[in-house]
Amino acid sequence: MPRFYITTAIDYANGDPHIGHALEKIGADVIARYKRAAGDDVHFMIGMDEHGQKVAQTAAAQGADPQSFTDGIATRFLETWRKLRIEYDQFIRTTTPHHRAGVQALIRRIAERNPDDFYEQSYRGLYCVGCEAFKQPADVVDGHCQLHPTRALEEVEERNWFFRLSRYAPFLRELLTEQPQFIQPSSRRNEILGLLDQGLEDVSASRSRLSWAVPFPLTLSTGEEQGTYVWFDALPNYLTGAGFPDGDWEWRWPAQLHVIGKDITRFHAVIWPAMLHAAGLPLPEQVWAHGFVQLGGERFSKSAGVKLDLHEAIDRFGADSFRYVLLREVPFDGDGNFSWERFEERYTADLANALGNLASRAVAMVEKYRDSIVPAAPPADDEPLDHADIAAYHAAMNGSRGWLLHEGIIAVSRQVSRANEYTQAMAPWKLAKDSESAVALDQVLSSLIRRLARHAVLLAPFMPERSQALWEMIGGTGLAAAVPYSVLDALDVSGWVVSKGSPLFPRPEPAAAP
RNA sequence: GGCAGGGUAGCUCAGCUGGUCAGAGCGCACGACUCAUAAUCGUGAGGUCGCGGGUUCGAGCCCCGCCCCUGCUACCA
Repeated sequence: MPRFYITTAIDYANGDPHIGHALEKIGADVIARYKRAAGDDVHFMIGMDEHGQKVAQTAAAQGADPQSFTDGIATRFLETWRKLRIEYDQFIRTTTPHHRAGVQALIRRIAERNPDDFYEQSYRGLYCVGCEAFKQPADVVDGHCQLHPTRALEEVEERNWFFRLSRYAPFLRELLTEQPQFIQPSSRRNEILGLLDQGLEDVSASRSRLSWAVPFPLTLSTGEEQGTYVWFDALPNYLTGAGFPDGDWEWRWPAQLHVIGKDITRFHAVIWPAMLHAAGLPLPEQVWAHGFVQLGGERFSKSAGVKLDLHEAIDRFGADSFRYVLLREVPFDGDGNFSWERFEERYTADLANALGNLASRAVAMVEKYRDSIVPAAPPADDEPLDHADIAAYHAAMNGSRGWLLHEGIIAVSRQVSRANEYTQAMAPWKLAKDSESAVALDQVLSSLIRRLARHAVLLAPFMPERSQALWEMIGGTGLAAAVPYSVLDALDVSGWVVSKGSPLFPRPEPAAAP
């Protein structure tokens, strides 16, 4: 059984989850569910990045200690993921003792294998006391930090541990050249290649004044002990999550897929593989950078006030509908737009009118014309077209051409449309009026239920709960998500007992007049 | 500034190595049907394929110039 270890980025614990976090988790969850259904031994890990000065400050501003503050944030993330039906196998937090020990073990391992990779150097920069952080020239306006215009910036020099990233440029170039799938989509890979063309600079591995961090395991020549800087703390979560350095972590590692946002591509495609290579550890098989959700045509931004309440969106039509619409509107290899209007249009057209009504009319006819029992009959003439779309679905979902989840949805949509066209063309309500057409009617009803069964199975990764409801409505037993894809082309639904119940996807209430 | 990717019907976008490539879905209008969640099915609407040149028998698709948008251009997770 192939192992499939999939991760998302760990989320920074200085604020509540928003729709951007949700896109990534939902996408990864769909991939994980698909791989489980395909028979892989899936391990799906998500988590929280909880160290750093920003967290410490936010906690302090609320009069809390960092740990209890991040405990609260983690609780709210977990609550959100539960609500969104994110079926993770592991939730990692960087403040746990095992992760902290793992980070230190990784750093020591690099220092042992490549003693020159960590070196001491002075770092000079403009330090903002308000932010408790160094500022880059681009962040400085009129000699002040943008966030603290009344405070003076101080020229500060400190001694840090640096990681010799620059020496891994040839290794990285070879990696991206010989294994182009390592970082995808290709637009992101091109950016990294461009970055390598510019030459790599070494990066900080430790920082002074970093109170809320993993203690850096090497002591400076001055005797000072520092905190581990973000790259060496956060990125290794994928490795420590597999168990490193204890036990049989090598059984899980390397990961097959890191799903991340395009804003952190560089860290995953440059620093992370360099770190692993320096430590003599296997590299993950692929990093996939998804795009961003634009809201109403504008980039998501708290400061600009452009946001959409995540829980309100989930509650609008339910978690499954939100998952479906979000992944349908935002291509998983790029940016996409999302708005309330768009949400409602897509929900109404795809789910309520097309799929929901198809199920409703098909089940109603089986109840009315055949006492709720699905008759046995050979497939309809146009069902082979569905098989072609099922193949297209798998091609989009299995990662062979990238993780084009939106194309998976579209491939199912085509099947749903075809089923509605078929219904209209065959007019089973007319066949029902003529007893001589009994065989033809059997075939139509059987075909419709068989198609719906396929829709339920194929949509299960996207809409686990509603797909199951559809499955049970048409008389399926067990779990739709557990049906092997290999039997889909020849599914036998004869004898299934349908039961209509309430609408799968109720049409939206007419907007209340203001 | 440099590098990369884009600008195609109201909206979201397909259009591979140039010759049914002027398309799909949604929205809209009209018609059909009545099994169904007033859902569905059919038909139509006529968009200078960013602008200006050029190559070619023929160009959204190739070349040149210009305009506009987006991403990257390293210590923010």
